[in-house]
Amino acid sequence: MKRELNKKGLKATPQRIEIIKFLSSTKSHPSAEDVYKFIKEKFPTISFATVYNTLITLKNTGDIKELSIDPERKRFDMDLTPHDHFFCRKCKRVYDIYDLLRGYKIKIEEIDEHQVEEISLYYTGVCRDCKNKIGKEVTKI
Amino acid sequence: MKRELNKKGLKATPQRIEIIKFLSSTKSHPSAEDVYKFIKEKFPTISFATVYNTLITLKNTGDIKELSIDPERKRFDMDLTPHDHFFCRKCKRVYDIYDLLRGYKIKIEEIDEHQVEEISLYYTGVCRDCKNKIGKEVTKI
DNA sequence: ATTAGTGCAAACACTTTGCACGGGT
DNA sequence: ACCCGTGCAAAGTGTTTGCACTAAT
Repeated sequence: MKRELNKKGLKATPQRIEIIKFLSSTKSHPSAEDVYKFIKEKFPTISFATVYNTLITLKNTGDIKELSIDPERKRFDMDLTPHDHFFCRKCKRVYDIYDLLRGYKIKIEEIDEHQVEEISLYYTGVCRDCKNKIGKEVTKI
Repeated sequence: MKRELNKKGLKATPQRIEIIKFLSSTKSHPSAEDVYKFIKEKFPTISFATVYNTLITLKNTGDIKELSIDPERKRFDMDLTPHDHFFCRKCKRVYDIYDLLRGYKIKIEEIDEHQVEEISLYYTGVCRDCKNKIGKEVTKI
């Protein structure tokens, strides 16, 4: 990990390493705040600015992606394999989606003369967990 | 227009009518601030809260859609025909995109057991206008 | 008359920045 | 030794709310 960072001209600070470890281990698509809270557990002196700066840096190196699926905050994803996302408007969780459409989309480099750099397919609704919870609540009445 | 509003139990205030007129006449996918600035021209006493409240109301009645394609702010679209969007990261303009993928997407009501309510396909990159501008700037060097 | 909607201002929440200190190279 | 990165705090930006007044039904 130190090697990869240095190769890109970045310093391998313990804070950065922790952040990268966390991001590559989770599938929760955390917000900056989420990352901050998690790292602060094992690294109580870390500041939000450091987390924020690191996220920007990693975004610029292309090591993480910023998702705008959550209308309330930016979410981050270190899984760079082509996939889409489902956002639950109840619990705010973001799920990975692997589906057939991806095959069509990745070919597009230009549309209506616009230069396409990225394509995001976002599904929004109620996730399987929340769907079930709602069902249980209703039967309680 | 008054009739449609009343039918939904909404009062047809002049402010609302102006906002709806503007939204249905533009393809610019304005932000709340954009709407406010535009309406304020002809309606100097209008407050931002009124614009904001109206946008929420229209979103709840399903008359407008909230786009999360612009990472910096929410954008609104009154064009309810099925279509997608392209976001230019240079000029921040949002363009409508009508393409083939739409046909596949609109059939999906459930994915991975999640209940899908909406599908958004967002393209991001540099639009045709900005692409050309950049080209001109480069040749000036 | 009733009740929703407006306008003003303040509060929020998330994001971004400036700067002095400290640690990685 | 150099300079990037950290930590702290403050500022910025867009979003949301409370409340008294006004207007639409």
